[in-house]
Amino acid sequence: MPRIRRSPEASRENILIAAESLLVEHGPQSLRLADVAKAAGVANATVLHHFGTIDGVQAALMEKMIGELVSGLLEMDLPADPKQARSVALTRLFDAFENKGAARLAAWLELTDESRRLRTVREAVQTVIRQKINPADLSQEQLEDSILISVILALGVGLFGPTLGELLGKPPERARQIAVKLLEADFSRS
Amino acid sequence: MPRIRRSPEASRENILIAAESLLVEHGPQSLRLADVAKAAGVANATVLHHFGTIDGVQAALMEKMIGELVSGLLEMDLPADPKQARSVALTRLFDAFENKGAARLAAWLELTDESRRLRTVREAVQTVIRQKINPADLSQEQLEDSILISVILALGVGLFGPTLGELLGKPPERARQIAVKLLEADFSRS
DNA sequence: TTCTCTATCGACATTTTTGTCAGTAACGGC
DNA sequence: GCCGTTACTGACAAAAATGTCGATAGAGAA
Repeated sequence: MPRIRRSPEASRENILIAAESLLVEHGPQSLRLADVAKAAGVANATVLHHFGTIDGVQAALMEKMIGELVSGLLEMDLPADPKQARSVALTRLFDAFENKGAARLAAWLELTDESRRLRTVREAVQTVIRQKINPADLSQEQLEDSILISVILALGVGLFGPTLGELLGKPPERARQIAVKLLEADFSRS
Repeated sequence: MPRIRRSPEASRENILIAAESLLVEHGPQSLRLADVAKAAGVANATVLHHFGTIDGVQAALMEKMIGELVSGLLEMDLPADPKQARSVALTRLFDAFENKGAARLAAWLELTDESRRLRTVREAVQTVIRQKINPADLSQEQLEDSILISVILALGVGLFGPTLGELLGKPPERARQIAVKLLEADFSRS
């Protein structure tokens, strides 16, 4: 069969995409060299050629997923009307964490002592809340508390929402709806 | 050196305790046969004698941790005064998830497609909320929503609270305090 | 076309991890 | 004390996972 030859960038991307779907579908334990290579449709040696070691693949995958999550947060476009913007922004915030990958990524980082990498995510949320939700009626302390609880809730919903919802016989998006309502109430109290 | 001979139950317990601390301190990846055996102070073969395979150890550990989490939830004793009980119960709920192990366990289950095991945890929380917090003023639907969001928030705080709090320069218990306040407001709204 | 560069690969070597087994030793029962 | 049971172990075997290396084959440049 003819050999596919990609640019280094395209090849790395191809491998990382395969690795990501493995991570999301089967968990971090599934990020084994042979599995990643097979999923990417290349030889083991090809993976190592681009990333050095299997740990290099994992580190690069963390970088990539965090980067995409952060830019997704920062680039969300919102209605001009400030009143609508707050509600829409909160929904979008949860949407960003709702794709199975993002919250699983965060859990993976936490379980592997890589949680310091969450800093950039937290900063992105901070930016979104400051600029888009713009709660001028909150004190600095209240604002920080709201940011903290927003991230935690978003991550919790993304990671556990579908599962726990199902255990209670609820549709998978139910948890997000409740969480958004809860935060809206929190941001409005003053 | 003299060989230590325990009852099968004591020996299993000894090994599982060692495995649990490995899980909590270094993540699921650290649950390797040699590491578990070393931490427990026994030979590899001894671990296998009691659990068959290393997967058997992991499964038994899940059982044990879930069991302890559930019984901890069910056995919490609360003040008789119903008004105090609600607030205290919510605090205790978060305490139960705050020891690093419980929330990490849940994340581990989620990442390894073992999340159906969370059913018993969810049921325990359900019981606590029904019996101890007893929100007679809420409809069935509202009650279920509150249970759902309580578990998610508790898990999120247990897993991400300390890390994210630190990233914001807050003390590690801050996230729990905010979360409790948020839920109290939710349970009180009517 | 011919050349150079290097992404790709199969085969192999190394390391890590898991599992097997026969023998040893602690404990309870007699 | 003797004996049977079995928890325990070290040494070894097997399997799985990672990593190395020389050869090959696409793709663009000259």
